[in-house]
Amino acid sequence: MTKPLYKAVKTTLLERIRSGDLAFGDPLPNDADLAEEFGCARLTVHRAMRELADEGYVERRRRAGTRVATRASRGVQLSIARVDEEIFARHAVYRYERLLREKAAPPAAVATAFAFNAGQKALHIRCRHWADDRVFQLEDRWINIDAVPEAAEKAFLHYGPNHWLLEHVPFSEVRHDISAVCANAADAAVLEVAAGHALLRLRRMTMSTSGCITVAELKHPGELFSLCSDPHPA
Amino acid sequence: MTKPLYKAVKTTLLERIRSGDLAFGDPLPNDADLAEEFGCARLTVHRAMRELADEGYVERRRRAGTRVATRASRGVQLSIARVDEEIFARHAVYRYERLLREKAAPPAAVATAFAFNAGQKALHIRCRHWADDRVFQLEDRWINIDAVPEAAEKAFLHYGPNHWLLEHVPFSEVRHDISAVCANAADAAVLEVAAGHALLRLRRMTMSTSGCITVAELKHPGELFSLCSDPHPA
DNA sequence: CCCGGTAATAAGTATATACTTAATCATTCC
DNA sequence: GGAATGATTAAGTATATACTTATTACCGGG
Repeated sequence: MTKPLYKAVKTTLLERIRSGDLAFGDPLPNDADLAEEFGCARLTVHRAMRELADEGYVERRRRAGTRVATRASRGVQLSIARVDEEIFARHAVYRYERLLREKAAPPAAVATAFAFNAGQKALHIRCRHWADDRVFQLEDRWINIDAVPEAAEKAFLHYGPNHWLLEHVPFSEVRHDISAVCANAADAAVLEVAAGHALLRLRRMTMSTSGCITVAELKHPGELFSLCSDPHPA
Repeated sequence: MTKPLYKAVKTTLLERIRSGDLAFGDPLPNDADLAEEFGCARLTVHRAMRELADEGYVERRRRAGTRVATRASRGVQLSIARVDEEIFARHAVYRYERLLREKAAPPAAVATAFAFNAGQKALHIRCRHWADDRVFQLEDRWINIDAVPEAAEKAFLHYGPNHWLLEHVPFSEVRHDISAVCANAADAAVLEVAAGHALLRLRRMTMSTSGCITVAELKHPGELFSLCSDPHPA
């Protein structure tokens, strides 16, 4: 159960950075010297340093050495979990409810994403995700049944399309777009809030090598939503 | 300029996953066999596999081998860049404008985060970030001048506190909280939108080893905001 | 004085080797 | 039959060694 050596090296270096002992832009000793200091092989230090660099704490350049990254360069990472997991994490009871399932011609924006011809149909699902007795998320999804023909048979009555898609369809890239909108009358009714209430809207587009697979619009009542952090797995 | 071997291994494995050739949950050959297949050392394969595991594409367990991760387990990562960089990335002109600077007792929520006594004062900054001729972000920030005494002297007239803090204060953790709210009269005026307009609100709390350093509330007009992705740096 | 070649340097990659640790499978014994 | 035990396997870690490559610093010639 002893901690790996490279991790120990990593955390002591990280502590020197976090404590301000090493300020932004300061150079660190080179790999070889650190290896001597810690009494280990250069590769061991190298691995610690590489991970620190991957995580954005330091910047490395050949010949120039390693220096503490100016914080500007590191973007804060936040992760979006799956809906039901997110709700579970809040110690709330998750419930899924399908509102609509149809095969229809998608709106222009979606049709374009799918590279559809006029009138070509896709699978359209609308559903609600509940956390305890409140609506947590309203999902409006279009699935490209040309790209994923198996989806056409699914009812998505007892579990969400997200769930199934994640486990059955390989994908390569996801694009997100976050914005805030006011609830129109229809949304307000379904989400059980007043019209005009601020909603957090997440648009998600999932691609595979063969093109766009699915497009989803997820709306949350403004109040409740994700708190995230920038953890360092020490 | 030739691609490192371990990266080549990594991408060909990734292609097998993405193409659906290897489905979710499928086992991959063990390190030794793959090493033979690719005609390289086990460590080289090991590194490729470790990175794939770090990035969430596969799951590894001792003795049990490596299998393709069920997508459920990987959270989508999105990164929040610095305001001015974000604006720059949009090819817009960035402008900073300070609206207020005072030393005052912070509201209860902030005072609690700072572990302040009643009446203890903090530095309060309100400012706007412009993208071309539109207000991109309204920032309302409290800085714990007990934790960061140097900040007390700064005017933050020509550049934002974010900028300075990032470069001068070591920190260990950032907590975020995203929500949507309707613009009240004051916000609407400053952001140059109609009252009731949906705003994207980001609350950010920055901690160091010695406690909470700063708390910021960042508001965006609903329309414009970050598009993010889940890239794989092949 | 600047320009460009070159040497020195530090990070990066690759390999062989050896040992550790966790997990699973199969066997044995009660 | 079922639990304890031990063997086996595959990932994980650590080290020495060697070679590659990008970049800087220096130095000499035009």
